[in-house]
Amino acid sequence: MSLRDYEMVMKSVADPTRVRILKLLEAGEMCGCQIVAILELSQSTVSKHLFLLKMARLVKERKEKKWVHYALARSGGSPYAGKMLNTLRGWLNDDPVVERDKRREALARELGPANICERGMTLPSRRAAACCPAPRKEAVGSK
Amino acid sequence: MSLRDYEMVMKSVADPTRVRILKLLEAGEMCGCQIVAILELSQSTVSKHLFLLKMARLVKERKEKKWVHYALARSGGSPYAGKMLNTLRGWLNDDPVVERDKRREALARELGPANICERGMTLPSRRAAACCPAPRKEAVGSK
DNA sequence: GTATCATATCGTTAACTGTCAATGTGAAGG
DNA sequence: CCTTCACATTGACAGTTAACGATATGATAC
Repeated sequence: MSLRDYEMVMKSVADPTRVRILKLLEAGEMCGCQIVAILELSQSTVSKHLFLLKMARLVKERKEKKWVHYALARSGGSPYAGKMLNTLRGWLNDDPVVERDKRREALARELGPANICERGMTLPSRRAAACCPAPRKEAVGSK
Repeated sequence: MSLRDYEMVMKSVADPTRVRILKLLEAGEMCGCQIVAILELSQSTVSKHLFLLKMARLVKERKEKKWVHYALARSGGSPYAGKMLNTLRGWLNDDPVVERDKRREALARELGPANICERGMTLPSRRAAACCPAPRKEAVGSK
């Protein structure tokens, strides 16, 4: 809880990619492969960011089966981390990038880690999901 | 109030030198030469940091005579800036560097801009001030 | 006007940071 | 035991950033 802690936390939340990750985790824990799929960054890049977030005690990890699940360090982190996590909840929710991530996140949560890893840490290109059934161009009244 | 604003504010407060400046300004406005004298950084370096702080709307400036006085943008700044300024007030107050700066700040405020500029933007080396009168090595009982 | 002086800007250098591809690691599953 | 697979680590490269000295700017004071 010195200037060192302070700096780690603030540098963490000052980086756009790390904020995107934090905003994803606001909806609950998530495994590494899901984050890679949503952000569309290389696995090594995401891994490094997660490492820095752990160092700053903004996120914590939980290993289960062959996945590592990351979650916000809602408590038990440094005072700086806790305060910033709370503050962030109210910020950037209408940012275009964050909104897009949230949309992809919904998809990723439906699929679950297993399916996403099978696909090589990617999400289905688009439309999919259960909300928009059969958006096809074919005859509409044919039922 | 987009991610651009957010990033400017957060990157500003994540930098140690800029935090030191913000902590100085918590006690009230201060001119550029005083900040240079306290931080013991080059004038150009301090000027650049002040520029970035202005861009992030964390500080505002007021010109008077031949000096520019900088102050926290307590209100009217971005929501991010306002929130972080408030939060910072409670943080880092026991940090060694910040404490040292505060001590030098007291000295700088006593002297005022004019005296500091005459000295080439430096503070008297030490002891000075009114708290420790005549710390000389000469005969003590000579009066 | 001209000089002076506080601050701003420029140009350079060194250090840091984010990204990726490639490779390492360690545990689960065969 | 040997694979496989999710994640971690390494090394290289590009872009960014903080620091400085030198110089420009622009307002005040003569």
